[in-house]
Amino acid sequence: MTTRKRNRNLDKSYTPDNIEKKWYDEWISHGLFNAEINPDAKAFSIVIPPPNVTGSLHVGHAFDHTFQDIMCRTKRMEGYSVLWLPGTDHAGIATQNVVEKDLAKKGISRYDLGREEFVKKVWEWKKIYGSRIIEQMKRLGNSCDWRRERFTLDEGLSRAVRAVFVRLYEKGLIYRGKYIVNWCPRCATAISDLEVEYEDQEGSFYYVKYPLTDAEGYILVATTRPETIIGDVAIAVHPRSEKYKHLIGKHVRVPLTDRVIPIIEDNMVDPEFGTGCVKITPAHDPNDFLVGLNHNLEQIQVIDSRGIMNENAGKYQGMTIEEARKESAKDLEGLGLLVKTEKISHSVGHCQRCGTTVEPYLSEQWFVKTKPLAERGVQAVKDGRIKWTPEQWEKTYFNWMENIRDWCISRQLWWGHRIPAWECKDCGHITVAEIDPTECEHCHSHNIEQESDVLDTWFSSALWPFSTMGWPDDKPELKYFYPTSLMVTGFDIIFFWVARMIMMGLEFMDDVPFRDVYIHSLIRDEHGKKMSKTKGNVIDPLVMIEKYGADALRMTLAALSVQGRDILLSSTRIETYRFFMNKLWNASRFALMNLDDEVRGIDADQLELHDKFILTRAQEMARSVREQIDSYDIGTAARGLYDFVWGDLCDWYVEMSKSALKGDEGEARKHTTQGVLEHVFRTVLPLLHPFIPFVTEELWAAFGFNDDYIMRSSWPEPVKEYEFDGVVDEMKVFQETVRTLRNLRAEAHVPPQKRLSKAVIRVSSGTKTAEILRASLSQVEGLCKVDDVILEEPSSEWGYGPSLSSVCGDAEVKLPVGDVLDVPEEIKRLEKDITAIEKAVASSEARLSKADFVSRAPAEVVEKERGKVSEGKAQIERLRANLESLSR
RNA sequence: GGGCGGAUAGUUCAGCGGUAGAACACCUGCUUUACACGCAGGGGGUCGUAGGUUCGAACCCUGCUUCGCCCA
Repeated sequence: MTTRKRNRNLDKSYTPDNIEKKWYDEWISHGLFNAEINPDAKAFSIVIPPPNVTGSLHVGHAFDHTFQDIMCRTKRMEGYSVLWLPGTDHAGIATQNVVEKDLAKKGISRYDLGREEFVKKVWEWKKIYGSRIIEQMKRLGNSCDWRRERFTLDEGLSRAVRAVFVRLYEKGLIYRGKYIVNWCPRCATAISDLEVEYEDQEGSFYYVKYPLTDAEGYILVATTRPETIIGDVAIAVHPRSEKYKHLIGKHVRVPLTDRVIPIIEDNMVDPEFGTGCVKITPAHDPNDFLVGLNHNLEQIQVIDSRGIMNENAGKYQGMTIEEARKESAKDLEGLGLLVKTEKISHSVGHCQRCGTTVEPYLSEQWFVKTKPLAERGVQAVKDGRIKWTPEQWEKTYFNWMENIRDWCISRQLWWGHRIPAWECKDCGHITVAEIDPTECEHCHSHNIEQESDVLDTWFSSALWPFSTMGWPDDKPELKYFYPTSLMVTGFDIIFFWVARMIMMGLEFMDDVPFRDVYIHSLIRDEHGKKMSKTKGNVIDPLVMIEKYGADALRMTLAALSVQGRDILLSSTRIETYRFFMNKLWNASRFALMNLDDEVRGIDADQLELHDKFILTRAQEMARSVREQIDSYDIGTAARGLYDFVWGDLCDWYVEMSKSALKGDEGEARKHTTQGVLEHVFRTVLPLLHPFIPFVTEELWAAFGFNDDYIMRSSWPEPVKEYEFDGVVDEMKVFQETVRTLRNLRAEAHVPPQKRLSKAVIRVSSGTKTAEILRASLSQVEGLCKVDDVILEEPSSEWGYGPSLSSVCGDAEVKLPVGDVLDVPEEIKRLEKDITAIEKAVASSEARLSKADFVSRAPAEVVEKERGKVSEGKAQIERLRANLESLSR
């Protein structure tokens, strides 16, 4: 016997506020989140997908983090040495934009400050606001090792970025060149293919005549961008085009200019599209750019980096693209060269950050040659070294990796990792080095200048799984925790993060960055709409935590999560789980009010059906929840726990334990019931802890299970002696009987609190049902508020007068109500029951009458069907007899 | 144009070969000393559509309709 200190003074309802802060502080001060290298334990590690440092926690993060926290807390309880490494991402464009906007309020531009001063300002800003999201993560209960928090611009991570850049450059996998890139005129920087979002827009097709100079007539070209006509350098037709073949080699005059350009042939042209020929503007269209290279054409830029027509644009110089488009169309019309315009819908790219229309822009940029890296990345998944859940995302990954294009990594920004390349002003040689050089490596001139561009943010986040653990230094963390165990993120980030992390991990660690990838769905509002500030349908997790508590939010997100489907969230849904916290709280309160400080064991001889039932179910939960979490099915796990606590435990066991706990069943029963109750809570609280860490920690302490934290407890192992075969089914018989009797009460309009004197259950004494009910008659009496439930043979003479009756399996439940019985009403009810059962019996008989069914279906299925028929027939017989007695 | 996913109760979703479940909402009745953040009971679905496979299909296959996402 052991003695425990119980806290019996729990509030009548659960309030999360103080409890959450109290335990989080304790966990931190006792270092419970700290990851230690422990050679005796297996490692489990997750690096957090680093949120944007300028951001605040949105519900998508909350979901992502809840998932990771559930995994980490479970693994800790399973005895792993767990590292959950947190941190943030410097988010180049986004952060720079935020600070620029801030400065603009004071009328200052970044150019007023200069690069160095501006970057200083961004750092200051980061110091003030960058910790906000970290604080929010703590409110959610994230069990990250905060000592290891990293930022992509930290010194160590910056060193990793340089090392990677230099090595890739030396390997020829990074190159610089003048290419067409996606350019955001507002952000004034190049962006990668992934940062462009396409959207169908209304536009116009302008049909323009290009007069032939060496023959009569003209060629008709259709374009959506007349403002680029002045940059045209050729007209291209398909080599086998019947319509234009004869014009190949001829020349046309470019409208609005004096320039004469050739008509060339190229396979790229689709003879079916538009007029069957296209104008070639290599400086302003990615396809034209390639055609231009193949044909050695001039590249005439007419639009500058801010989206303004430049000095090559003649009279249009200084106009915006939009203005120039209108103006040139007008001029073409004036010249009689515009044949017609046609409304069309076409796909237009927009900057993911600011929504501005993206311009194809010819400029000097840095690129990563991704093919060789991607090949290894594909192989790693094909080999099974990385496993995706749900598996279907593999396809998306393969599809992208197999068609990957070179990655433009230079950004014309100031906030970020400045590219470690120095151009020699004397010989033009580029020196790329990890440590700032003082001279050109080729001519040793000191007249060198560092590249002004910075790297794409995602370049540094691609290194996150190893740069955060000290790479390129040879750190013990890397040996112990790399490859990480799991990457958890949304599908929108597969290419940005997951794919690039895999490529970089394989290249620099020669191993995958994570063994498992779990891709979760997106959270939408209750109508399935994407949450956005402009729509005003954003659910702020912090507001939800204030209102309902972090546990309720976490449990909601966990329970709603289903693989491969979006999650629709609303505050009423969170409310449901907030109520669950209260239910758990009160069930615990009930238990605490009924548990002595002295704990005696469970006496197996004293166990009744409901005890065996709840013990068995508790062991099942310990097993199933673990399996579900291990297979990343946290939704099923959370829902199972909810049903167990609310249904099995509260609705049934707690109610059924009351008489024993009151002492009505004797001392031995009381002690065993206490033992069972304690065991169940001792089992289920740890199972719930990864989902709802705060309230379970509070309750664990209240029960006084030990002097340690539940966070540090072990995952409950199912106990063999507490698993009983068949009790769950037996319990079902009992439960159905209780429901039937309760239903009769309701039919008879008996108020719930009113005790009835008598109820009768007629069932043959040799049956299993009779055995079960005999053993639990007093429980039926208690749950149905009947003083005396009589068990008798169906054949015995009926001696209790007018009564309501209903069938339930092979039993008949009868409620004597005396002369108040509403006979016509009861006849109606019985007839309705009979019809329903007859229908079921008929359908079963129909199936059994088919020879194929009897011969081909499994024997147990046929047997079950036969059982239904015989039971149904018996039930009908009983109901008919009742009908008859009423009619008499 | 290519690919992926969804269509099941009023709503949101589970179920994924033996003819349907939950939560919320709705209706009825309840201050039953753990809980009104609660209890008991109830109504409500030809599982998008047309075929096919099967003894048997919400579940597997095919077409169609429709909604959403990704890629080009």
